[in-house]
Amino acid sequence: MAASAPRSGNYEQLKGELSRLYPGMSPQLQRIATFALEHPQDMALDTVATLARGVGVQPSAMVRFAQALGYDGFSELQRVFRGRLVERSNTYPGLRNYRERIEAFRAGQQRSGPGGVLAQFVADGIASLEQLHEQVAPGDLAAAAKELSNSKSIYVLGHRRSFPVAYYIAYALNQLELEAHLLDSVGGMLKEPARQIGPKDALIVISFKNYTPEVVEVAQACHARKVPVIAITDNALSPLARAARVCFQIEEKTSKPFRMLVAPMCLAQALVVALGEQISK
Amino acid sequence: MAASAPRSGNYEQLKGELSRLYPGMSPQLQRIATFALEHPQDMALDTVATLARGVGVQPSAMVRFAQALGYDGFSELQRVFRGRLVERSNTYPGLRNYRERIEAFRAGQQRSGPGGVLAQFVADGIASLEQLHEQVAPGDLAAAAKELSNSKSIYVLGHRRSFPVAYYIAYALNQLELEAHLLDSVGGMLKEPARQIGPKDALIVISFKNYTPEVVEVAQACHARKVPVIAITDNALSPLARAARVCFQIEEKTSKPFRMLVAPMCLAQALVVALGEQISK
DNA sequence: TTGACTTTAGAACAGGTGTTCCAGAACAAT
DNA sequence: ATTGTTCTGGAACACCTGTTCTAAAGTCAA
Repeated sequence: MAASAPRSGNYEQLKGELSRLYPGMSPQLQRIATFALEHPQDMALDTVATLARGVGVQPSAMVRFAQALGYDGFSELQRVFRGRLVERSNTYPGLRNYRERIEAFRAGQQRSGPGGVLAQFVADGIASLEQLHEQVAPGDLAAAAKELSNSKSIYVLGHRRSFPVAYYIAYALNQLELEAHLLDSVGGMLKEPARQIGPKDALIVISFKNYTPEVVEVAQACHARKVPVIAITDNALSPLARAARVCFQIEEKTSKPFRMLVAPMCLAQALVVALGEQISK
Repeated sequence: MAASAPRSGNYEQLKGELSRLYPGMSPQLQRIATFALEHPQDMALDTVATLARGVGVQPSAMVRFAQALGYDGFSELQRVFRGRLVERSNTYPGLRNYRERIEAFRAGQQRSGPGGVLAQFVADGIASLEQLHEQVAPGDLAAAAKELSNSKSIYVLGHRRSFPVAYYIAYALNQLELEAHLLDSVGGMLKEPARQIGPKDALIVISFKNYTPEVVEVAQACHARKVPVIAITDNALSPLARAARVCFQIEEKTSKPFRMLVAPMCLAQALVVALGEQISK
């Protein structure tokens, strides 16, 4: 077999090569090819032995298959299938063209100019929002809205960079004519008002690392007192995660040295609206 | 280590267990936990040795980590991460095409459950950011940064829904060790401190319609006194536009009955960073 | 300090990995 | 039929896998 060596780096190319080479392949290799395209996930994760059993061939045949496609061995071929898996897991078809556009845009722009700063923030913000959508389980928003709709008053707590988010939530809830209180610590008073929060109320708490200790303390204290706590934080390992009934985790993959507020703010607005809808029915 | 054996079958459960067990873990295990949540894909595909190198521990530590979570060994834990990967890859969670969602929302306000709320906000947020990028002239950010870098103190003013943006700017400027003052009107005092702002200072003012009268007044007064004013508002007809040296206009195309804060927040962060870069050279 | 205990590093191990190799089967052409 | 070539099965191999085990280091209380 001549089998010119293309060695496609990604799955799409691989499919192309495969369909090109397929007619010239031996029956066995054709069977493997069919299997590979029908079970790309297995190809990504299983071992050669397992796959060979699945196709009904010897492991060596799998290696030959990979080599027929120009790869050194099966492992190298498998890398392509794995690549497909990870790419699919963090890219949505509807948003893909955005990414590409942003990437292209970034590439074209010089990075340091002040015009580039905004472009970068826009790009990061979009990425941030995409990730928000990936990370938040659909039921969480509903669960949070339900908790909140059952509560007498809603308290909102967030300090430092999380304060804008907290403020906005309190503000918007008031616009909905709900009884919402912002726990600012004006005049150094935080814990005193926090102690009035009871099991019939609810607490929305926002904090990212490094988690402001006072905020965490209040959240934990409330949780211990059976107050429903809705948390917005970054991580499952956040101390807030343990102290919350519903916990939104907004991980940040940006390269920036500081946190983007775009995603938390967006979530906050969605939460308020979800609550509004919950109540109006 | 007690470490009751939960042995979560899926990634969500695993995250829960992890956050529960985290506080009781040894420092090394905590590091591994952090790494695992930050690199779930690597956890799914790499070998123990590779991952261990990534975290900076011995392979045995990875195994201990898995066992601490109740699994027999690392392989069993890895299966959970792999499960997540394949699940994500073949169920595109909602949001097939976000444009469709926007259209649907605009046209027939077909509400599609609380999960849909978030998807819509994400979609609107992305649209919002894209528009931000189109609307802001490249030079404006530079111009604003330059004005600000020449000023003695920076005052920031924004009320109601614009307050989060104002607060954030003041907060971030303080982090840059600049002299920034937030003009909140705690205790009903707004105009008094505002009167101290002089031509060598600068004012950043944020307001969308309907423009809070007090805010507009302060901005106009400052402008009349030759204070450099940087405005963030919604369109060219805004009263702030006339009272500003640099004016960012963030029009909103959304059909939502209220304003999205995603774009202004993003602009605010970009502005701060642009200023930071301006100063450091 | 001492002593009990936990945490960590690293070597050792058994089993499984991907790969190679070669003899024989299948096939096509003469 | 026979030859030349391709294809397939299966054993053999070197290596790397995940795991276990032990001893050293670290931690904390008294």
